[in-house]
Parts: sequence; C-alpha cells; structure tokens
Amino acid sequence: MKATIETLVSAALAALPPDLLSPEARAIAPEVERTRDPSHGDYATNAALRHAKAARRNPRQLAEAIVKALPADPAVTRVEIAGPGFINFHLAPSAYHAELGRVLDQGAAYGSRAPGSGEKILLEFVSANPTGPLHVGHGRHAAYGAALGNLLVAAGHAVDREFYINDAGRQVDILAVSVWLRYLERLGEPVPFPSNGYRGDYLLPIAAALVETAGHSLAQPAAAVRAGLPKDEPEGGDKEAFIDAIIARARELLGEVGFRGVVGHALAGMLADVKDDLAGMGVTFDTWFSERSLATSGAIDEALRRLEASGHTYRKDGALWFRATAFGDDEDRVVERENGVRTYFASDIAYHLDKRLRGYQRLIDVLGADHHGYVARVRGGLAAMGEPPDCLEVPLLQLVNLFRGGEKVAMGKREGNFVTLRQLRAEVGNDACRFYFVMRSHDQTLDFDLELAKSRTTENPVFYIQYAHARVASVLRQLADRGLVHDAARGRAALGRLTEAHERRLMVAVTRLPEVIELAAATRAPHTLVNYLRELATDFHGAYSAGNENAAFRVIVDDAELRDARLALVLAARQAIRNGLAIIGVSAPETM
RNA sequence: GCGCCCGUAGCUCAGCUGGAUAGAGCACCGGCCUUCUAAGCCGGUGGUCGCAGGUUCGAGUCCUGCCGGGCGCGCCA
Repeated sequence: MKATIETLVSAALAALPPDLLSPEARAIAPEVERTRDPSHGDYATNAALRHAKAARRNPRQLAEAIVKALPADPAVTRVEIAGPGFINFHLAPSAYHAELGRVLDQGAAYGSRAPGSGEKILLEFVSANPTGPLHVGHGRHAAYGAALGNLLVAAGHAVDREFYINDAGRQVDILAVSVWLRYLERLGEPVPFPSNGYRGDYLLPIAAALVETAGHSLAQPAAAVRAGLPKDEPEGGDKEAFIDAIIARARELLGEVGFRGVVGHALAGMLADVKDDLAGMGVTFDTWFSERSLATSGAIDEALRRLEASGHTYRKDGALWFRATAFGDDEDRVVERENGVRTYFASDIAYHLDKRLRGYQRLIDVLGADHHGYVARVRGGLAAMGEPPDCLEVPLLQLVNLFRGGEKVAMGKREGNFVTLRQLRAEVGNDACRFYFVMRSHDQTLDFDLELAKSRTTENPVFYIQYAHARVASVLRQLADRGLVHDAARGRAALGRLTEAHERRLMVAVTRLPEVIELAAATRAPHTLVNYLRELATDFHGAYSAGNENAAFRVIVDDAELRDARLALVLAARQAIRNGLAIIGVSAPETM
C-alpha cells in the first residue's frame, strides 16, 4: 500500500518542470509515512516541505503543484494539503480490502519481500567463549541476533548466521587443562586445582566423557604432574605462574598430540553444550567458524601480507604494528609479537577479510557494548586491506540486569552465582525469554524482571499478544462447535460491510506489518516489531471486546455474509500476529 | 583524561533516521462479564523531553558546552 503512494508521489515529482524541482532533488526517493492522526488521512508525504527551499517556492505552493501532477489512482479517494505543506492521502476502503486479501493469500510470507532483492549479509552473533556455559547476557545476544536475522531475511536480504568460535589462545589451554585435571581426579589422581582454572561443575560431564572415550590413556600419576610446580598465589604474587606451569607440564607429559586431543575433546564438549542451549532457545547458525582455522588456513598470513603490502605496518620493539591511527583509531596496534605469535587483533582482521572474500557485501557483528573500542580498529584494518570500512556494521548491545521482584540479582562470575541462560529459560520459559530480550532497544540497558516475565497476569506483554492469537483460535473453535463453516470467498467479497471504527482500526493495523518489518530491518531494531505487535494486539482486543459489549459486533453473528467478512478480518489479524511473533521467535498458541 | 551508550509521565520504556496537538504499559481513580477466553475492554488523572546555547519553515530527534548514570580504553582473548 505504501509503495502505491510512493509511486504516485514519484510520478508527480517527475512531472514537475525543472524550475520547480532540480534533477538532483528528483533522484531522492520521497518520504511517505503513515499518519498518526486519522484526520490526516492514511498516508502523508513531506515532499513539498523538503523541496520548497531548492524550488524557491513556499511549501504549500509547491504542494499544490505536486498534487496537480499526481496521477489518478482508484486506491486514493482524496488528497489534501495540510499544515505547513504536508500532502495527505485518504485511501479507499477497497484498498484495505485488497490488502487483507493479500494477507490471506500470502499467509506466512505476508510482510516479507521476495528473497534476493537485498544484500548478501553475514550476521555474526553470540560468539561466546567456549569455556563456560552461556549466561543471561548471551541470551540477549542470541535473541537479538536471531530476530535480526529473521528481519533481514524478511526484508529480502540473503543472510547467513555465523558463530565465531574462540578456539585459539591461552584460554583454550586453560580449558583443556581444567578438563584434564578433572579427568585425573576421576581416575583417583587428584592434583590441586588452579584458582584461575575453570572450576565450574559444567566440566565434570566433559571429563567423565573423556574417561569413557580415552580410558586411562591420558592418565598420569598425580605426583608426576605436581612435581616441582610453583605455588598457586591467587592473592598477590604471580597469579599465572601456577596455571602456566601446569599447562606446560600437561604438554610435556601428554605430548603435543595428546594435549591437542584433550583440547579437542574439551572444545567439542563445550560447543555441544552451547549449541544445545541455543537450539533449545530456537536459535541456530548456518556456520560455526573456528578462529584457529584462520591460522592453519593461512588466512592470517594473507591478511598480514595485504597490510604490509599496503604500507600500513611497521616494526617497533621487535613487534609488527598496524598503523591504525591512520584510520582513526586512538593508537597503533600490534599484530605480531616479538616472539612471532599473532595477536587476537590479527585474527580479527583476518576473520573479517575472510568474510569479505566469502562474498558478503555486508558484515554485521552483534557485540557487547564493552567492545565498542574495537570497531574503529577493525574498520581500519578492512580499509587498509582495500575493503570498504562501511561494510562492517556493529550493533552494540547494552548489559542485562536481572531483577527478582524489584531486587537486583547479583551476577558476578567471580561470586560464582551468575545465572545461566539455561536456568533463565527453565524459570521463565522460552517465549518470555525471547520476548523480553528484544522488547527494548538494543542500546538501552535491559532490566529483566523474573517475576514479571513469569507472571500470568495482565502486566505481562508477551501474554497480551499471544492471548490475541489464542482468541482467534477460540472463535474458530466456537464456529465449528456451532456447526458453521467459514466461506472465505464470501467473506472477502463482503469486507465492505466492516465499517465499524474498531474494525477499520484493526484493518489498518494488520496492513502495517510490511512497513514495520522494513523499518525494523533497516534500523536493526527488532523492538520496533515488538511494539507494533502490542499495538496490533490492542486493536484486536478492542475489536473483540466490542463484541463482548454489543452482540451485534460479535464475529459469529447470524448474518452469514457479515460473519464471513469478520472472520476474514480476524484471520488476517491472526496471520499478522503469527508472522510477527515468528520473527522474534515467540510461539503463537491456539489456547491459553 | 579520551571514546561509546543512555537521560522523555510516579516507575519501565516507545517516539517511524528533522514533521502536524509528545505516546504506550504499569501504578492510581471510575465504569464493563446472561451467549465468540475479563490473561480482556472503555474512560480519567499525570510532561520545563537532564540544563544552556546553536542550526531552520519546523528540534524529543541534528551540532556545541555543561550536569548525571552505565560501559570501555592491553604485545589478554
């Protein structure tokens, strides 16, 4: 519907003489918006206001010229100039009826553009370190990323979802050694556990599985492991000496191949857990990309080669530096240390180059707000390697605070009482989880109240929307119970009989879905869709309740034609709610 | 010190990339269940959009400076 108006406005602008509208101004797509106030019609454009200055006309004059040039269209009943120079369009009811027909015809596809009309996008999100279970914060990333992915697909983009596995670096050695020590413990060879190892119980099943698959082949006498190790000094002193020594000892006793085996087992175990957790939440990925593979495939070599070739690197203190300051970063960054080991940053730019080489036009990284400093430097890396820095987009998600009935829940990893995503889902359910995580703008700190999310009361918005959907299902059950059948064709033909204010409002709300999806996708803002669904549900409940107060407004009335028309409307509403909920990953229940 | 995010009704937040009279939920007040789910509906109270300037036909939205809150500023990953 919006496209119809846009086409009309564009045609009118194109027909204006050059002294009213320059060729450059002509190239700008007109802005057409839904009106807020029904007295302003259905859609409005500010084209006259925008171009008034360049045309050296007052806006209302220009508006008159535009209106005069508008082609006639049966969907538009009235056009008027209002306020400072807005052009308001009043649509014929038949325009809405035709749109409702499209909702019913297209079903689950309503609101989505045809695939292939947009960009090829790589969407990376969550990418949690595989050294511990996902926590509540990751839940927000998972829900946001998954919803954004669905939105982008609905907006016509070709999207691949990717999880970047941080399987390189010291943390992985610590993970492996933590699992190995648990394994030894299980085999009756207890070694003091490092204070900065991964102490959580979640490693116990992974260690037990290692006993299953490896038997005693990785066993060593505890005495041999601990012989000559430095003291563990969690308070002051060298906190890392003990764990580094254990890692070295493990490598020595198991050999590099044996140690890599433990690393592989530990990572596989952790990843299986993460994958399972996400899948349980309905979040899946197309690719799981290994950081380590960047080193083995030569991708990092290639990235560094490009950087050096571009002349944006130099040697200082034995290390290889990238001149990030030339690209707006605060300071230059080391990419290769004196000992030849590449930094995490080197992996990062290699990773992003790799994404580009895989053919993605646009790279979206969903990251925590604490990573904001990193954006400029990766963009700089891309620019230095000859890639357009703007292709990288990074929505930064703010923190999640958990509340239980107004009391903030402490979530420090240090205190060991952080709430896992699993616990959260088990407590509040998946729908509430997915919903609450995307309910707020991503750059807003999210207060997640467990009591509210669990409550089956009026103050809980997720139920409010689902209830609207269930009410439609209930009407259909009632219809069947009374032995009635919906004649869809008759209903569509009779949509003109729906003239009540609440019916008209619901009709308008349903047809907004495609515009909302487009906007939410373009602004990377799933919460826009959530707000729309609340408004849609409000309009549905309003129309439904009119039937509670006045039997003449009920859906199931004796007048078969009117009944079928109302059924067509509520079925279209059900479809819009379903499609919206599907995008944010919330179920649309038949009963509540 | 520097960078990013936030500041809108008593509380939690929207505000369609600058548009028309700033909205919603909760809370509070008052109504509505004899037939499609009251997990609902209808009405009402409630605002110096942190403060001060600036940009322009028009600013909650953009710019500058303050104030307040959050998060970052490694040859860690």
